[in-house]
Amino acid sequence: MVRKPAKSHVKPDVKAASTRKPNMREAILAAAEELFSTYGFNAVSVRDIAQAAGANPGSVTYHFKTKDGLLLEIYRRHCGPMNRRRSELLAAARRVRDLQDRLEAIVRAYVLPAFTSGSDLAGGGTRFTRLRAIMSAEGNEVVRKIIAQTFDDTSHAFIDAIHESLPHIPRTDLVWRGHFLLGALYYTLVTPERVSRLSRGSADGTDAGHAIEELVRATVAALQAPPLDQPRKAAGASPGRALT
Amino acid sequence: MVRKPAKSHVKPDVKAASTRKPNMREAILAAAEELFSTYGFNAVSVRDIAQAAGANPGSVTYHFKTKDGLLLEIYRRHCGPMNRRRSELLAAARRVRDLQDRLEAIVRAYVLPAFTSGSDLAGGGTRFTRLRAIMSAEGNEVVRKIIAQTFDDTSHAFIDAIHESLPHIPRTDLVWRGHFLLGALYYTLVTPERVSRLSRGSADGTDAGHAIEELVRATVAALQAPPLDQPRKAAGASPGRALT
DNA sequence: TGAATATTTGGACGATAGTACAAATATGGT
DNA sequence: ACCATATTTGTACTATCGTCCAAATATTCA
Repeated sequence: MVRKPAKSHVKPDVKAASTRKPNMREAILAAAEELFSTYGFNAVSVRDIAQAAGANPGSVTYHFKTKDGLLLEIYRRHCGPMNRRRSELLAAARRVRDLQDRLEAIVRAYVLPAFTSGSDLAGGGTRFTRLRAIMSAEGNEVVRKIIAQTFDDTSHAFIDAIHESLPHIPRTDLVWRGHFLLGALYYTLVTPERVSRLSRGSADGTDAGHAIEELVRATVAALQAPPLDQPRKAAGASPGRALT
Repeated sequence: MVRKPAKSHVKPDVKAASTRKPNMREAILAAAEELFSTYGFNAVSVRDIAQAAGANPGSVTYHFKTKDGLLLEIYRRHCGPMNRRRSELLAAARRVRDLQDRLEAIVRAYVLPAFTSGSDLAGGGTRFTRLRAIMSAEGNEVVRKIIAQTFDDTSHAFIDAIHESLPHIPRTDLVWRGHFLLGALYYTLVTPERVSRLSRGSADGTDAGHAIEELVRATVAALQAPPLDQPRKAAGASPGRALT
């Protein structure tokens, strides 16, 4: 780990946060997830992970062979549950009658699992999404393939669902706006302090629920915006007209 | 550099892309900017930079003392011109009469310099913004201070200007939406291929101008959305009413 | 229990990291 | 041309990297 706020004297508490079973494999996995999602893949060494998990560096190699293998296993653990939950919520959202409510439900179905996805660890979804954000920024080659073949299907399903609710907007624009949504989501999880710093001393800003609501509200409005080939002015942006 | 697509047989052309003067300091700076913004700070070694610039590793130490110092100098080079250009465009945007047009001009004043900021190198703005995106994801400590004391002023100025155009929306919501804008902007520059992959084989997707227009359109709509403490339905989202 | 297996340990390997420094070379003013 | 200075070079230092491996230990099951 290149540089990190002084913490060499604190005990490794990542293991304690887990289920406390003497399952080293799980402890290593949890520690790696926490460290990767905080400092990035390149900045964290295998020895850092081992120490945080209370394990020997050799154990990491034993269980996961390589550092890349460790990262791969983390993704395998989360991608399944997260996409499954997204599919469930998306299916439920599709059944919403009111067009406005349906669009909002679709967006929520995409955002929610990123914060609360199914891991036995507390705050698991947030941590994994933060990890994905960092990995996409670092351009990690190992991850790029998993993303392409795991998340693109999900993304297509959501774009399709949105396109059904907003048929008058070209797919290209919806793809862009979905792209912006993902960027906003990532950035929100990567820099949790920035919002509270720009706001004038309001709440602590770490309220995930509030962040989700703000993100959903903004995204729904962005999706409903008139496409680029239409003039912005007049009543074009009014959902009342746009969704008729 | 940890892992990178095979390129060891190609000559270092970063220097050739610069002004070709035998100014090693500039060549090193350009090479570092290119490599950092592509692979991240931790993944690039001083030796990588030196080789790409056609210089000796010792020269890097001579000119910039440390690796952090090199990163710092890159920021010093760009922050000034970029924020100056933003201030100019913001001042011009404030003078726009029509409230709708003014809001769009303000957003454009924020986004444009991120793509075209003043560097003598071609495509300079895009590269530096990509660098900022990666740095914010990696949580680099050296950069965090610069960001806080350099960009927060600019951010406040823009939030204020937006608040003047949308006085009925609480500042907190506008801060969130500006935050989302920055995240969308970063993510767009970090993953330039993703949009074209999700679109169905349309244009090449690397058209910066189109990306800007999509981003501005979506952001303006998001900013105009009714705040969280108001119901979303009815005519609340209509700009015609909202801006009255 | 005892043997087979699974896991953990501690140390080692070569590679590469950031940085330092003396010697070599280029540069510019007089 | 000469000297003072600026820059480049080559090398070396220590630290840490990912990975490997044999020995020690823990676990499992007949």
